[in-house]
Amino acid sequence: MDMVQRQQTKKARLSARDWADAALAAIGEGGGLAAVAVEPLAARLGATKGSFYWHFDNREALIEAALARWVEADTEEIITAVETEPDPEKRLRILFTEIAKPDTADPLEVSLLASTDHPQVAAALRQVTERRIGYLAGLFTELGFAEDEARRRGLMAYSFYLGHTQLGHAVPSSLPSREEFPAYLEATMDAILRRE
Amino acid sequence: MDMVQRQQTKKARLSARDWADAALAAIGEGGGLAAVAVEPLAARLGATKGSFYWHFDNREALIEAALARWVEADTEEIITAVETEPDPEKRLRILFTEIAKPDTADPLEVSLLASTDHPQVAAALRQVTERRIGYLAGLFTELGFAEDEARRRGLMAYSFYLGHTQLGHAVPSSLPSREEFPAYLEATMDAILRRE
DNA sequence: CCATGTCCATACGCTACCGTATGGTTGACC
DNA sequence: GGTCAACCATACGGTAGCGTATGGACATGG
Repeated sequence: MDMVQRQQTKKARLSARDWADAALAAIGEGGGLAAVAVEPLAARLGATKGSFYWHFDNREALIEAALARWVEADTEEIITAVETEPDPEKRLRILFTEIAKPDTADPLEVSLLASTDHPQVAAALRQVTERRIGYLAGLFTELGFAEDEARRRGLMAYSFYLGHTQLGHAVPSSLPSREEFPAYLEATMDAILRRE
Repeated sequence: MDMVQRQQTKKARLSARDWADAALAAIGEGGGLAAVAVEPLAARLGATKGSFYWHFDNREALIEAALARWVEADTEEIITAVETEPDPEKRLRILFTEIAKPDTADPLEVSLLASTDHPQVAAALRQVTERRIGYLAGLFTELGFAEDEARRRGLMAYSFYLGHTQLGHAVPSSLPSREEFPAYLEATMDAILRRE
């Protein structure tokens, strides 16, 4: 009986990636960067610090690894997924509906945005943010906007998205209900896409 | 000589408000809610825990007091200030230019937005957010928009503002330069104020 | 001038976490 | 089936912060 449980909780040896993923998960579940604490993570993984300090030099190294993983996975994934759609306006629409719809706010990102004092976090955010805004700006140029106007619109769109997720995370009651949501989204898209 | 220094660092007895203000300052300077730590704050105030635990029951009570102070001061101040202007569109313009202009991001607010896991913080944010969005929606009704359209626009405007401050705090390099800024602001206002 | 309430410093124990030291398992390969 | 390296547990010392206990300092009114 003990063996059965043991088998379920099958503790395979851990990889550095396992630790990084656990760290990201912990950040997302609240507590922010402070949640990246070796001993709690070890407990969560059913291991001890002994394992951790074999894979990493210290806590800082774990943070760095986790952030690298986040930068890699999070943004590019979405972009390549949306790239299947040829029409740029539809791509924008997909992005907005998929990303801004209710209960989609990613707490991980919100937490990271608040940890700017940490240099590694700041660097990661710079990367991701520039990439996303750049991509959005690209969409608007595809839509026929001039260079700088496209950049403005991309920035507007991204700012709106950021604020939206913040609201969804902090004060979800302030956002439109599920029924009102399509109209809200439509109005927003119109505002951002309008030409003169 | 010792007495002279003593006089400069004039340590008047501390009030509960002093502690609350120090707490808010600490949050704003980075570290977020975690920066509300009794012993560091004591050091900063040139006092010891002895003082603190006379004025407050515990750390939680300090957080509550600080948040109450923030809710009170931060939002109403701006609103009443802007209320001197009669024209609602100009009021909106003032709000945006004053609040969204470069290097104005309030780190305090950003930090609080990231500490939603703390119930007191969540409550404070609810209050402030609802108040602000409500005020913005009121502006749009004054501008002649229908009830729900006004709410939508208020929400759009506030989301944009939130995202903008986030960017200003986390990746300031992504925002328009000081020269480009007026054009950017104009474009944004146009987008939000546009009628059909 | 001394007594009382207000305000604060010092010293203490407690917990959570970091990082190190050291020895024990486990599996692959000879 | 023994050996070596990869992997991990346990035990330790160190630090930062919370909260408590206790004894002043200091002013004010009696």
